[in-house]
Amino acid sequence: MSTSPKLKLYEEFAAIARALGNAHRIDILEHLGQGERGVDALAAKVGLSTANTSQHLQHLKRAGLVDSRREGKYILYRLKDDNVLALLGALFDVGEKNLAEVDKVLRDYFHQRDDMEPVSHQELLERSRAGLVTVLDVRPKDEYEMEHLPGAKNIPLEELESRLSEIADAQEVIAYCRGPYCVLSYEAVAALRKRGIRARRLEDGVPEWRAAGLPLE
Amino acid sequence: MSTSPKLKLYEEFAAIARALGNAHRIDILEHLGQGERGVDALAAKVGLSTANTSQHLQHLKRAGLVDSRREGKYILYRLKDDNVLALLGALFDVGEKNLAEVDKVLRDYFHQRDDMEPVSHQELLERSRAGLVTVLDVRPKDEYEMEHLPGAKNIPLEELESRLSEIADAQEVIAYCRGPYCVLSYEAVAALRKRGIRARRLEDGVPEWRAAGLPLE
DNA sequence: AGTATATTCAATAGATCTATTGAATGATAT
DNA sequence: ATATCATTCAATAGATCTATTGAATATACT
Repeated sequence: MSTSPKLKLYEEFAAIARALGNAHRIDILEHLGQGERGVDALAAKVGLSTANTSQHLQHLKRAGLVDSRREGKYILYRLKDDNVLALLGALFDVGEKNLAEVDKVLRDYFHQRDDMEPVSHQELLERSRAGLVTVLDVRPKDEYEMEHLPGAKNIPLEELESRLSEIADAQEVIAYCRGPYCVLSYEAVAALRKRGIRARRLEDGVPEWRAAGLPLE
Repeated sequence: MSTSPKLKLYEEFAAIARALGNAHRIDILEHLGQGERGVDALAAKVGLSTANTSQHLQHLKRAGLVDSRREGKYILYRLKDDNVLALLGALFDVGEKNLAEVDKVLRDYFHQRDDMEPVSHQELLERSRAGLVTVLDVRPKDEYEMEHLPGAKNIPLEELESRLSEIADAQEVIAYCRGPYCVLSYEAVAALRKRGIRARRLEDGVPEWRAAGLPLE
């Protein structure tokens, strides 16, 4: 006797969930959220071998989470659609609210660097329009060039100390990076405050901004 | 060298995803969406042994998806919170939009029984208030008794044929059951139409109705 | 045609997951 | 104190997953 149609569907949904059941694959999805990438470039970003990265990408693709296209000898991967982002967001919500270990890591690492409430999309738009803030993208240059928030200045985190003069006059700095759990903007905000510069973090990153229908450059 | 704090977080999120990576556990969550249950009763609902069901529940509990409390010799399990429902919804969205196999099962089984657009919460409220529809809960009696939509009449699917006279005068019947992939309301609507009764399905079930802030009885 | 680069494939070992079975534990009833 | 019911635990076998390694394939360049 074959399984019921409902269980067939649930097995398909379970396969999607299994594709998210590995920390490296979630990391890969975060990077693809910044824009499409080849396997080799992606492997370098996530610190895995190219073969292993390719395996993970196959898994994500079978699960309907990413798509690919060939461009010459490169195979470029990207997030399938915004539903994938929404799914990650829902997963993160459950983790933040229901798992004590998540709470602990957030408190011990993330909130120790920035325990202020992050800035919402709406607040950033208002303050930016009023010329009250400098929007700072602290991702590596190549990610900034793919896509970034309107009017954002790019100073990759590792260059921040040596380029402080470029934002010394800012009234307030709002920093952002790859997404809600990327550490770059936490470190940036901590470093800027150490130098007496008023700084806060945006609540998320480019993919979430785009999914909210907001403009990008 | 320890893993980065971000990967620690991602490993926790991945553990939640793995808990959803099994069709039986998704089924268990659907049943818990109807109300809290003991292990033995749940095992009967999902067609697994009590020991196996208990193992799955431990897994779901560790992942922060369910909670439990003891009542005498019974341990009652329930969904941790609405975020769990939201996560399942997001997972289902990705499956429906991105997986060809899901589309196929929906077309071959579900839509063959009801290819009409399901009724939204809003439409049901309006039509119910205007006295234009009869709301029909086709779940088993015990699930109806735990919680149901206001004004809903309970005729479990297997009793439908013999109790048709109870809804013969209805202008239109809106049937619902456990959730978007429960087959009961699809079968009910197909059977009612066969008898010349105007019938449609609600788009989801009790848990989604509750999560939308709507009243239950 | 030969070489280099990018990517995937296939085999493998070790880790993890799932269902089963029988035992153990806790609560209730007699 | 004993029996019953409900649930969990522990061990096990088989299946699945993950990272690695070396080979194979596809594209671009010379």
